Amino acid sequence: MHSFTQFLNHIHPLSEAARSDFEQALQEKDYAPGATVSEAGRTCKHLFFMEQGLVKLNFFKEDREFVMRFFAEGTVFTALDSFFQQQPSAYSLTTLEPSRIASISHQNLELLCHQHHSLESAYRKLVSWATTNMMHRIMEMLEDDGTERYENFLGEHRHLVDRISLGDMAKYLGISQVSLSRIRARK
Amino acid sequence: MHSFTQFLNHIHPLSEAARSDFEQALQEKDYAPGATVSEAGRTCKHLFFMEQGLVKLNFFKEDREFVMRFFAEGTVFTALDSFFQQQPSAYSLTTLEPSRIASISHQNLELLCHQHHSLESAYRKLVSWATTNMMHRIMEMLEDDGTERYENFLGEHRHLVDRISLGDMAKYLGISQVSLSRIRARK
DNA sequence: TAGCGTTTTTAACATTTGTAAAAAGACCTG
DNA sequence: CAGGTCTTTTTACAAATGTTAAAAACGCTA
Repeated sequence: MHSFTQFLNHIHPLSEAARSDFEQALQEKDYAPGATVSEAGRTCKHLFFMEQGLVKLNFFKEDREFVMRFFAEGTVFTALDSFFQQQPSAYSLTTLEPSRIASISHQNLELLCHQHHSLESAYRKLVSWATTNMMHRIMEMLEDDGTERYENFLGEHRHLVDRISLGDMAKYLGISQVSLSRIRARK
Repeated sequence: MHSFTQFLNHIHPLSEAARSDFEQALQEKDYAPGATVSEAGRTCKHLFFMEQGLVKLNFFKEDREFVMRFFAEGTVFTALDSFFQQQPSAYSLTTLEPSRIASISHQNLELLCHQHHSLESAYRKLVSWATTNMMHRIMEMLEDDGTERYENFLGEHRHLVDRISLGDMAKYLGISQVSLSRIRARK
């Protein structure tokens, strides 16, 4: 079974037919570091699964960059705002490492969700889980300062820390590079 | 048709049977202002629809309170983190006004989603929309300071501003009451 | 390994925001 | 309408964070 299918099947058991149809619809692609997987202003037509590598979901306000999330191997991602509504996205997806990414198109996914109730259920639970993640992030931003947020990140994703530049990490935490460097120094 | 059913039907058309079964499962209840609709530490067993009134989804860190979101009439809400996984919640739901709230239990909703694909689809789209909302909130918190966030809130929910106390608004924006008062003063 | 570009750290200063406490205002009840 | 409570504003001060710029460290390639 493809690791993407396995991921969904683990969330919610898929029927034999759903599994097989899903895998038929999958595509795979390799990206160089710094490649644009999905671009702000365009409609994101795919749901992605990271097999190997790392991307950031980022956006710009004027010329300042921010990072919504990082996605490493074994995770599902897309430019959510765009994918759900099939409207132009405010976000880009940019690789930070050489990456191997599987994907399924929005059209195929909708079609298959319509055909296979079990896939729709898995998808629904996946989205529920994404929402909970987002809430957790908001919670952190409300209650914690930069230092605490950085320590939380260490606690939850220590293995990613040395794969992410100081700049990108600061853009994720919502603090300046200088602040993050200061935080690291006081240790 | 019940306004809750109408809301879902508007997101994704429900089958006749789904509509009818859904309405059968609905409950209604009135709450006094300050009432606890769902309590942190307990498992939230219902998905709610606000018919009339206002609630906050709030949480505490030590003794400091924060507000995740407000929900006014015509909106669907619950303690998401708890409802999806049926685990104890980090959040409470607290009314800010006398409120009339319809609800469906998690058990019934899961059952009906299993029986009616169209309801599962509507539910999935509802959750997708919630995720997009959460992302939008994170985006704001990253790129804007307190002043801008307050102005955004005015732009998007001006009608709610005079129904929410300064304190609760500050707990939502993630700034101190004093700061918010200063922001209001510079105008 | 010398040189160059990128990333990270350090420093100095300005600005913002928080905290605590007091004053002012709004609201309710006897 | 007087008194008490709760909310909001104001003040003064402390702490945290941003900005700009320069220095240091790192990594790559010739």
